[in-house]
Amino acid sequence: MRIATFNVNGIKARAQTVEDWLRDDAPDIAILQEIKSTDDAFPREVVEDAGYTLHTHGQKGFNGVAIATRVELDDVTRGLPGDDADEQARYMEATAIGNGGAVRICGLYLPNGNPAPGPKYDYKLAWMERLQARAEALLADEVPFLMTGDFNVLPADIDVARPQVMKDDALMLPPTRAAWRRLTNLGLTDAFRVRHPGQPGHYSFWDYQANAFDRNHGLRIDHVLLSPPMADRMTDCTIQSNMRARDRPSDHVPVWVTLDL
DNA sequence: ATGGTCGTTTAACGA
Repeated sequence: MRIATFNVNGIKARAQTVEDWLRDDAPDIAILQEIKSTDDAFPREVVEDAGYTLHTHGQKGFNGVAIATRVELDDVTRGLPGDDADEQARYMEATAIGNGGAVRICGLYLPNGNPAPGPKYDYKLAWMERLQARAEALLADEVPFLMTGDFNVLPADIDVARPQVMKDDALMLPPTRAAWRRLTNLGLTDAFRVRHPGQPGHYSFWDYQANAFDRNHGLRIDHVLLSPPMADRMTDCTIQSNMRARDRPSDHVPVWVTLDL
């Protein structure tokens, strides 16, 4: 089973890119973030014409997540538990059944949190606490799962081209990294980093400004976290960085994980 | 130190 996460930065602007990507690279399941669209306004044909079923959790103008799948999914849910007043569309779950068993797939667009400190940063840290609570609940229920998407977290200095420039940024401030460690310390595996230990220069995002991609001034902020039984079944994890060199690219590129399922 | 670029939606705001 091949699963890809992709922050598309606006599905209307990325419609052709996403359709071509699904046709050419054919993930079993694609986890999309920042669709920046309501459910009604999502150009469904770009996904459905490529042979995928679409599940959306949209919002007007900002945020918004979706799952496109060519395998059957059960029990699709929307929203991250823990705050009924939270109206931002950032989280979905669905269960996929493979030959080797089921996996609960958690797709997420974690708040950016800038500027920090401030209310947006407080919201980010509270959101991370809720995500940890969700991971704890899945572990307690012994549900094999993965959490994937745009985490807006730089786990370590190796994940950023210029750590000094970013030192006061919400993506890498100490409380952000502490929350990431509390989450991963539950026993979750950072799929890309465990497959590519100690290798700098691998990023999933490059700013549109200042020729960041050409200079490889990037950030590794799109992640796949695996619960223990899924970590045992992971056979590959790659970043599709050549997507950033296409015409009219998203500022993020897909991250792929292959599971023996 | 500032502005540099995109997308959504139309004057900012978010990233």
